[in-house]
Amino acid sequence: MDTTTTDRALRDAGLRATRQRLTVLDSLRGRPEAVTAQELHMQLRQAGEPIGLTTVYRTVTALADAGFLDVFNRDGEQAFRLCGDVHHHHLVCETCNTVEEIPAAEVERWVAQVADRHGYEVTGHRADIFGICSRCR
Amino acid sequence: MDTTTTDRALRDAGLRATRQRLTVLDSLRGRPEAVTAQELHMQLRQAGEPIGLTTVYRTVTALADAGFLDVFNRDGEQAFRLCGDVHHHHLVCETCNTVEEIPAAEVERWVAQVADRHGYEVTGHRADIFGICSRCR
DNA sequence: GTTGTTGCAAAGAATTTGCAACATA
DNA sequence: TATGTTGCAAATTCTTTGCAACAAC
Repeated sequence: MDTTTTDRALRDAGLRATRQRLTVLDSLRGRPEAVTAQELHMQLRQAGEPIGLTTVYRTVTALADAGFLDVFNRDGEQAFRLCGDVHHHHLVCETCNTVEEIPAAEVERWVAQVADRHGYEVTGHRADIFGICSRCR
Repeated sequence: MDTTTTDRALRDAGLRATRQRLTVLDSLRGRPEAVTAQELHMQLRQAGEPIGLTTVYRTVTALADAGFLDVFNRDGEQAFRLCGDVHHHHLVCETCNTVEEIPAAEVERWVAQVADRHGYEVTGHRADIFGICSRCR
């Protein structure tokens, strides 16, 4: 894996490149599904990585704040997933928790239009589609 | 207020029309902002309504399941709001928590299209816009 | 009368915080 | 070396459950 790039990205975000953070990022890399802090901690521990639950919480929060992770909500629990750096929307499989990123100019246009019509200053938006993916059907 | 209609609606949903449920529905009626179970409980108590926190939790959950309430997420906390019975989307003010319902045929079309393209069977979707309303700006 | 509902107290689960030891830059 | 980070244990906060009294139908 590309440790150098990751290192760099972390420092650019004002975060030190600690073993724990690199481990978390590495574990998240290439995974299509969103995971909770608890799940991630358990998996890392089982994989022999020494890392505290507190650290996992702090790490995913910091990474999400820095824009590395998308945050989803699974029955009131936060689930995280590595995300692209350009704005996008999601197609979430409710069976396997896999998330596909989908760009959506249509939605952006709709957002601007509606906000304008109602006199809102937009701070953000989300448009997610939930369903069952072809593999799970 | 229209107690008869409310009574009827509850029974149609298979729920008994108890004083507590009517109180919660009445309190929610006409409120533009989403409230958490804790907030609702506190407010009702302060208004002199005898109702337990447990009951408020059970009530909003039941009402949401029955489709009377929309559920929002405020930092991992669930917030509820009375909602219309046809599908719609939301324009949420992050300052005063006010929620405006907005119908959106454009979004429905987009959802169907994307899901189809990816081989998903749609089970749901949400498209919410966050911002600062004109009054709060 | 039967069955669903309430509410308290207690349990449970997710997440945060204090703080001393430690690692990174 | 200076400062950000870690991790444990404890504390917080949101939410759910057990169960006996109670209210709706």
